[in-house]
This record gives sequence, structure tokens and C-alpha cells, in this order.
Amino acid sequence: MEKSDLLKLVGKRIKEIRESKEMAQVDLVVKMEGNIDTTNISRIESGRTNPTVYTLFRISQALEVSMSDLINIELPK
Amino acid sequence: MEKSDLLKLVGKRIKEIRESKEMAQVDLVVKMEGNIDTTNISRIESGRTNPTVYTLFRISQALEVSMSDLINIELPK
DNA sequence: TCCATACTTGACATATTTGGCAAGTCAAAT
DNA sequence: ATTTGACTTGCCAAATATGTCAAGTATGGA
Repeated sequence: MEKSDLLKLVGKRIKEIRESKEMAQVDLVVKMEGNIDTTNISRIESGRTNPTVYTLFRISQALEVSMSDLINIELPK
Repeated sequence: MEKSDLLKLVGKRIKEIRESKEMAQVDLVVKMEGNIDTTNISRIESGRTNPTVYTLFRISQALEVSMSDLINIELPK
């Protein structure tokens, strides 16, 4: 799988979960540890950035899901 | 959880899986896509670096496990 | 002891993430 | 038509991941 496809899948998954919890990007950001703003969330959700594990971790905490949930991806082999 | 603790957990998990498959760091590296060498694996396994999703993905492929397996961590709350 | 293998560590250049702000788009409501 | 809310995009600086090589450590075997 290509890098860009992976990032799109991860981003889509994050967005899905966020929306399923009816959170806006802002809501996510205010729940996250440390400094971050919606710019970064937007970039991650659209797959334009390759987030680090720690960033994923903070997102998963704010969404109240496990990190595994965030990258539980159908690997299109 | 602290960033450094997270990174140590992830690194430990990767090392565990690699060793369970009786692979040396070199074996992992040669199976991975793109350029990488054992230096980076060492840094990731020891938690001194905060790997990106794509790097985790390439490691998971080379180890023939899912990415979820790599970050399936007991979250110490 | 000497050597080979495995891994760690330091230093370095390059690429990219992160964090921040400002401006732009877009849809819905007033 | 204007405003409001949600999100995107461009740009910037700072921090850091990546990739590479060289040197160092540790272990076990010949």
C-alpha cells in the first residue's frame, strides 16, 4: 500500500469516529493534551500529514477510543 | 500517560514481536519498504524516537502483523 | 586473545511534523 | 445579502523524524 493511501485511511477513520461522537474539530482539540489546533486535525483527517504515534495517542484519548481503533484498517493487501 | 512512556511501550512491543520471530534488526530492515537502517529501528525500539504512522506501517508489514498488534498496549490509565 | 555478530550511540543533513495565525471556502440560518 | 460556524489552505518558525555513516559496546565463539 502506498503511503498516501495509508494516510487517507487513517484520516478517514479518525474523522468517522469524531463525527460519530458528534464532535467538531474544535471539541477534539480542546480535549487533547498539550497544544494543538484544528489546523493539524484537518491535515491529519485529510491525509496530508503523516502523524506520529504520540499525536495519534492524544487523539485517541480525546476520542475515548483505543489507538488500535484509530488504525484498525482494512489492509487492501 | 507521558509521551516517553508511550514510546517505550511501543518500542518494547516491536522488539518483542521481532524477537519472537527470531529476526535481527537487519532482517527487519531488509524486509522493509524504502530506505531505512538499523539505526532507526534501534531508536524506535528503545523509545528514543516518536515514529510516524507510515513507519509503523512498514514495520508491521515486515513483521507480518497488523499495525494494531504493534500498538496494542495496556493503557496504564 | 581475536573476531564476528548484534545492537547502540553520536553527529550530520534533509525532510516533514507540529504548532500557530490569517485568510479562504462553503453551507446553513437569519 | 450578511453573518455564523465548521473546516481548509497557505505560510511561517521550531522541533524532531528520517536516513546515513562512523565509532563504540557487549556477547559469544574460534
